[in-house]
Amino acid sequence: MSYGLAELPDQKPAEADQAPVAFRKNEIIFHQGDMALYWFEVAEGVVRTCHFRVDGNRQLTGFFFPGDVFGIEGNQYLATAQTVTSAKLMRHHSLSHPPQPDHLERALASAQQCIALFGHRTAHERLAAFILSIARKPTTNGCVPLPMSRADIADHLGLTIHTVSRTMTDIVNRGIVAADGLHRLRIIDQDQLARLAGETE
Amino acid sequence: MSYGLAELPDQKPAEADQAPVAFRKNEIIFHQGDMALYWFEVAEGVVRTCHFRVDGNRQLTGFFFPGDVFGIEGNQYLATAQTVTSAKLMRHHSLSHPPQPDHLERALASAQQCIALFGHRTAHERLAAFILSIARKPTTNGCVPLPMSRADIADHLGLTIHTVSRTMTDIVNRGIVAADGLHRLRIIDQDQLARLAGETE
DNA sequence: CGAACAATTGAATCCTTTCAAAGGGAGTGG
DNA sequence: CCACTCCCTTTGAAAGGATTCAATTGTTCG
Repeated sequence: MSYGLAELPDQKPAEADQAPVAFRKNEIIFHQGDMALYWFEVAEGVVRTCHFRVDGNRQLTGFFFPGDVFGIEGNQYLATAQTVTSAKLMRHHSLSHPPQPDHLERALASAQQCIALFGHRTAHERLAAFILSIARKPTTNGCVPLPMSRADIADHLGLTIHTVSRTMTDIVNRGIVAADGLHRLRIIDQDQLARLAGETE
Repeated sequence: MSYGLAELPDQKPAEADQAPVAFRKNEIIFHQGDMALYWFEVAEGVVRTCHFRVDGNRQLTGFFFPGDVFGIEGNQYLATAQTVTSAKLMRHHSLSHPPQPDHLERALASAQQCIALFGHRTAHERLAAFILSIARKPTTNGCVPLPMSRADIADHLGLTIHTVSRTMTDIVNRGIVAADGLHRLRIIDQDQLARLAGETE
């Protein structure tokens, strides 16, 4: 089934490939099933891709931060893309401005990271790995932004919001990270976090 | 760390890209960390890719059947590739014979399928989805080949061999599939299997 | 300020893992 | 060809962890 391409605000075909396109928070960029006419590069803000399953559950197949690339897909989009925050995106025609090897590698890295998350078994491992993966984004300096909801994190890690909440509380209580409101963390003990994520020994 | 490219039997540089290369069972095709000089296409047999983690656990990031493509990676291989059965592989130079869009789509489909598996939460859902994914390979007619070990399946689905074994026994006892030895299944109730996998209703 | 939604927390249940042991197949050597 | 061994698989029982159900607290936004 196909939904037709989502509306793109400030549509200016002539310079669409040069100027970033602005999106509001929680706005849909494209729908699962749409023809993959464009691929995107995040200039500002955060984007998520959701795959909706027939049983009603959704799976978040990725979060995309500034510099990340998404929407590079063969024929039609396999997931719906939405903004997590207000965002500015570079939009490129798939045919007239196909992604360069550099972009493909970035897209590949995102997919590999998603797969790698599931190499982690327990809630602690997955959440720790998730936090570290965001902390390593080039834009992040000191603080770890978590603009997405707990439900988003849960659907990304294959857990429930309850488990995410409990696990988050636990690693805060253990002094591994510090919560700066709901949507920002500071990493206190990097080594311990890496150990939780199963990265060291 | 890099291991150097695995030995390639019957190496004939001149026609290497035309003739399939033969591998024995459980032979290593390339190592995680090697320079990604070649990409491969399965002509006969089955291949698995394993990502080894620092904690000693391994994650099987894919099984590749005839017609499937693997080893298309940016700079160096992110996982080790091994044969599950004896196999014949078409080996292509990454630079002189880069993959065509058709191949990229097949590789992408494999990655997406791996990610999709983890949208399934329970052992029953994952195993059912896994069996269905193999049953839908073009080569499969009626019977579902499971040439890989239970450990391979477990490491692919993020379960233990015990859970895989128990779950397999259960869906056999419930008459959803029939076991024809350890490494072959027949699907008895396709609808029920799809329901288990969360594909319908 | 109030309402609606999001997040946290508690208690009980269910499922998977872990620990332990037995059963079965494939391959080797006698 | 059979017996033996090794390894993979299956199965049992107990423990641990995540989910579910339920309720409270906290946050955001009109």
